[in-house]
Amino acid sequence: MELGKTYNPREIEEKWQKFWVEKNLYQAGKDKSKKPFVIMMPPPNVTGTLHMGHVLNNTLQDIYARYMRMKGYDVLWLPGVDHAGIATQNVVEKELAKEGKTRFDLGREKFLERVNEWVEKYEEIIKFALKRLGCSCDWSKYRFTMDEIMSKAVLEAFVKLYKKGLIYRGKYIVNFCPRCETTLSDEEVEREETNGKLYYIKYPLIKGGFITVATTRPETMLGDVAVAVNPDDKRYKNLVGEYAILPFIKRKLIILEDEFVDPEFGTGAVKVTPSHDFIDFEIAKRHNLPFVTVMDTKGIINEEGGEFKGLERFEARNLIIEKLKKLDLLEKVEDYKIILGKCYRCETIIEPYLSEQWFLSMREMAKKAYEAGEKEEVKFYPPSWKKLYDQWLLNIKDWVISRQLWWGHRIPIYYCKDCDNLMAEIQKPLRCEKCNSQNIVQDEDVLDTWFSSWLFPFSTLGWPDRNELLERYYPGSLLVSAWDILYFWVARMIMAGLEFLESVPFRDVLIHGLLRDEKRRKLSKSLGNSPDPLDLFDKYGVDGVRFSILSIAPEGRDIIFSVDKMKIGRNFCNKIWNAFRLLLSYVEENKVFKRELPYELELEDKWILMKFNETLNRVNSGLESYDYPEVAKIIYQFFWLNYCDFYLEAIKDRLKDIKRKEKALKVSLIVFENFLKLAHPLIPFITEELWHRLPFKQEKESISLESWPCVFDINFEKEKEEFEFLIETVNLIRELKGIYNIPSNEKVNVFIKEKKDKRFFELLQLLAKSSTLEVEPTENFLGYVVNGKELLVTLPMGVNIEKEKQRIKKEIIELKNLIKDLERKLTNPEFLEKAPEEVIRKTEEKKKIFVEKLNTLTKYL
RNA sequence: GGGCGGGUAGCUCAGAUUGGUGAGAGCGUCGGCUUUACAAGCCGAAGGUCGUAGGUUCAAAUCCUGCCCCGCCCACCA
Repeated sequence: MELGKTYNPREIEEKWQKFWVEKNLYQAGKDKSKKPFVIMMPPPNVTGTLHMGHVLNNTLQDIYARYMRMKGYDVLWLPGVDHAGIATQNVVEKELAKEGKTRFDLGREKFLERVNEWVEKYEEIIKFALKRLGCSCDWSKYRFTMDEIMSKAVLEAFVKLYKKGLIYRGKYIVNFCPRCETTLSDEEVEREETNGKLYYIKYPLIKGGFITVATTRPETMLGDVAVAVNPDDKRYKNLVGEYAILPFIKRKLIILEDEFVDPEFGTGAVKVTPSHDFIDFEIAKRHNLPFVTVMDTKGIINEEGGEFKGLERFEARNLIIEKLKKLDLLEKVEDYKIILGKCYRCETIIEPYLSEQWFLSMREMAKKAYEAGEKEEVKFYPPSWKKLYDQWLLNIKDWVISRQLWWGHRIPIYYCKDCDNLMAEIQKPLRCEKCNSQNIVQDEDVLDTWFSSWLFPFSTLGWPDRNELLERYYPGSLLVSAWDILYFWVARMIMAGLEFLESVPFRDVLIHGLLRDEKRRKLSKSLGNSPDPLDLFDKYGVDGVRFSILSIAPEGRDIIFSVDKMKIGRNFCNKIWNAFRLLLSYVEENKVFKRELPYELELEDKWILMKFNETLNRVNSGLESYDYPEVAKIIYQFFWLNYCDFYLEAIKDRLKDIKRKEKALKVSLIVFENFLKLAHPLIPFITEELWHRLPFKQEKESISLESWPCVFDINFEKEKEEFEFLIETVNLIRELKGIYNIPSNEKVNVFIKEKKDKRFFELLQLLAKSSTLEVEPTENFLGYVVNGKELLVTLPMGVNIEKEKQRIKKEIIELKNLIKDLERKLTNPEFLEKAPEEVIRKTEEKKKIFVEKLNTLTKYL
């Protein structure tokens, strides 16, 4: 393949993506002598395609998978997809709605067939996208949360917890989504402040007069069973024990006292609706009040609602208000900010609803998970996220695990129709253990999706079977997750690990932010601000997108995303591509180099090797501390600023010289190869491609199987300094040329008052374009100080040297001020007494440098 | 109501753990380059009272306190 001027990733990506997958390159367990390293993939939902958040998440995982593999670990990165109960059921129901059908038209079995069709399609779409992203997963171990292996674990977990007494059934008030017609856990409800109204309603008293209650949801009044006031509220003392009459329904409502009521709010009197409000539910239990449910699962008023029966909840609200007005029972209406709970899957306003559900008792498990955090058995990066984790665990409530859905793991509870016996079994019992009846039915509900995902770290490995996989790869090592599922998933996985296998499922939790658009809104399909990653891959290359998103992601915080920023990575890949083209153009065909550094190295060689060592060390520590934006930055700067801008420019003369070419090529290629390895975890495709094209003998079939680079065993500290002086000198000349519009090929002569070897001047000439050494100039020159060394520069004819003198004068004034400041400091007895010796020494040195500089500038002015 | 994160150049962010280098980078802007790898490039310039008011200190972007903005999480004021 010809190397085009511009990097065209498409073909290259396809080639390697296929190669990696087909060769099963990343299958875990190939070499059991290696230490295992396990990365826990947050399984994407089967609901739709991959989005940019997944790209960031999986890129980070891939970086660690590839890095640890190169460091000699046996990496297991098991890919999975989540069945996403509510979400998937919703999308399939939406599809059905287009055909004018509901799931009830199809029936449970047919509906599930339909869902399975969807799943099969989207599973493939997701797998495809992950492969395209370059994820080095072990595809032979792919799992889906509804497949047999994982379902078995779900049932096992349920039965175990049930038999331990942690799972219980009860009639409680829960969050209910009337659109999805299912329960939601507290975590699945998103709260949002909205402009609402506070209605003041007068309830007539039996003994005459009224008591006014305030409510934001008047329709729930149909289910009122009492009115509550604070025991300390003197206003209502005389009414306690009396009765009010509920308008429309004519129910007698007792007026009672409850600590909970805040006398400051509203009228200080609260209507009590036990079936439709969390607090009222508690009050009712305390006072033994009856429960009156006035809505069905769709949010429609039922027969308890009398004349309002059949109305949708908000229609009922409006009608009730209207009628109250007519009856003169509506005292007033105020604007009021209310916090509404919404379904996290469909944004419908949730309804607190009294129903029979299955709960998992969390207290004990949460305590253990909290302790594991305290003992640092699991660590969060950045560590500030631990606070949130703690906060949730310490205030945990029991988990509603039943869902009134069809798509999911059906609850393994069986009822005997004949004797009401209840059995929790993995397989349907043939007979009732009590009455021997065969008339047995399974619970209709399914389990919360998260009840399967929380087992992911071990259910994917075949738990509850004690097998080799589980023995070897549990507990895992690293979890990379966005912060929004810290509660849903991360904390629960830790609890599950401790509960079922007595150890935390992973040591490190790397938390990253959510992607937002420039208006700080979350990227979402419905807002239309969420670009399709596959489109971006086409436009900017997979590596380009991977690299860009890493560079713009601040550690642990949300990321302001814009398509335009994808250029960062694309341009970087292009730069790498072209640097390679340059090198390769000097390599003769079929020439193979040995990976040995030449004995004699030039100044620039020594510098770039030193720079590489420095870069490697920084990349290592960046990766170890999960500072991924820093890693991207270091790699970018090394390659662009050091390797391309200076090193490659510096060896150009040698490359063109037949006699000196070989050594220059060798060093540059060796550094290039090491750079490719360093960058490979971040940008796997281009590095793989170029690595194969390097004129070295490659033992391995992929760069990803190579070992991670180690530092060159060299120490050229002096040469490094020398080269840095050279860079500064070059910068000075470039600056002068820039300011005075001196064409770059015009000569600017530099005289350095210090012996330099020949190569130094060659490089100066090369890098500053045609500036050359002369003997000490006698006229038309100015003095400068670079890195403490004195140089004389003559400017070409035609340059307004007076202007330059003005510029230098300005600098002199600045310098004088600085020196004055330093002097003040150095004559301050307190400073001399209290500041550390090192600081004083440095200050003195600095002053000395400034003074020397000042002298030089003045001397030649 | 409780808690967390943030406010540094036009924009996006480093620097803050451990106070001491003339406050940095990328993008954007402006000016100059057909320089034989790359215009997705090269060279240069301009641009900052480090949110604000105090305090501690010889010395504060950095530590402490108050305040002001912005974002988020949790919470039973109907």
